[in-house]
Amino acid sequence: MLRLTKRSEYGLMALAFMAQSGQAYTSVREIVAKLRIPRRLLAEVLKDLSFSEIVEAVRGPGGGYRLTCPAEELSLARVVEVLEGAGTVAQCTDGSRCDLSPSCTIQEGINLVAQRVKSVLNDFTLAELSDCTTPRPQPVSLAQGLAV
Amino acid sequence: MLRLTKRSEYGLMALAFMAQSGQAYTSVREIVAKLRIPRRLLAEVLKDLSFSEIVEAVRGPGGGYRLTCPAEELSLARVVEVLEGAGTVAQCTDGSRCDLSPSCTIQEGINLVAQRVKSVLNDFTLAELSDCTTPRPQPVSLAQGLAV
DNA sequence: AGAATATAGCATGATTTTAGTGCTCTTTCA
DNA sequence: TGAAAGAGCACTAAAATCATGCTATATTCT
Repeated sequence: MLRLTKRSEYGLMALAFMAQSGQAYTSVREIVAKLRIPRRLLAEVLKDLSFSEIVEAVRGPGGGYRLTCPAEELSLARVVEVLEGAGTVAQCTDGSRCDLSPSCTIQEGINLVAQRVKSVLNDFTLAELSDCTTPRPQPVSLAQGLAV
Repeated sequence: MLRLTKRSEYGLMALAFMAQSGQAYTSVREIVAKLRIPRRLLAEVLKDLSFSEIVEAVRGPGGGYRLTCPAEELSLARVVEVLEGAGTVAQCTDGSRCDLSPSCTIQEGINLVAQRVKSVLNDFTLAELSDCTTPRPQPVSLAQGLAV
């Protein structure tokens, strides 16, 4: 339906939260407490993000997750691709071929649309995503150099 | 999953097909014969498009559907909105408010993304969609003035 | 008037995706 | 060694999506 899944939404929310926590490790518990999203689901999402090295995990007391790169360098496209796979707009845009390929007259067009949508996601960074909204609760080191 | 539904896909395919048929009315039967998509589903989609006055219907022999406006003036955004409702990217972008609104820190950001995605769809016309792909089977009156 | 073509309307079933959850294991730090 | 925190594992429930059959109504042509 041209919508992100909850996985992506939760993932992005969590990442935005982590972006504000700077270098510190943030536990699932903390995130859940603040954001009020299902814990187990978030845990799964973060595990996937960890596997894809978008975040890094540390176990044990004081552990949790944190970003592996500055929020300015993490595109939504990357996050979304990890959390819901390649191929936006239509399935056939993920490289696989369409079942009705021979009769489909709009394949190329759709691919072009998909490309543009993807570039929207590519140009949008996590920094921008969290910047848009947050009342900037505490000075965040990573967001230092940004225009106000 | 940031994907269009089959309804949208089928709808766009059918519209592209109609765009090539110019002023003539095209029946569901014809479209199905060429495009090999489920008839009943297509019929429903076209009915919706007819209700929204994107196409006009004529019953009886020689009847069918045809575009109510030139393909150059029909944006994908309009079609998609009719076929799968407003609010791309996330549900909360359709004007309704989010369940986790207070805790959601990325609302504004997501809305911005949605806006950009929507403008991609807005800028993409049916004419472009079918132009990208089709080997231009027959000269279509509506497509006359376009660059080659 | 009647036959043929075509859309309109209606309800339902099957499949797929998505969302959500419980419990145990392993790692790490104090 | 105990508490904190992620890792792994399998399943259930709900929602969205896809698909389909049949009948009714409108229109055109003969």
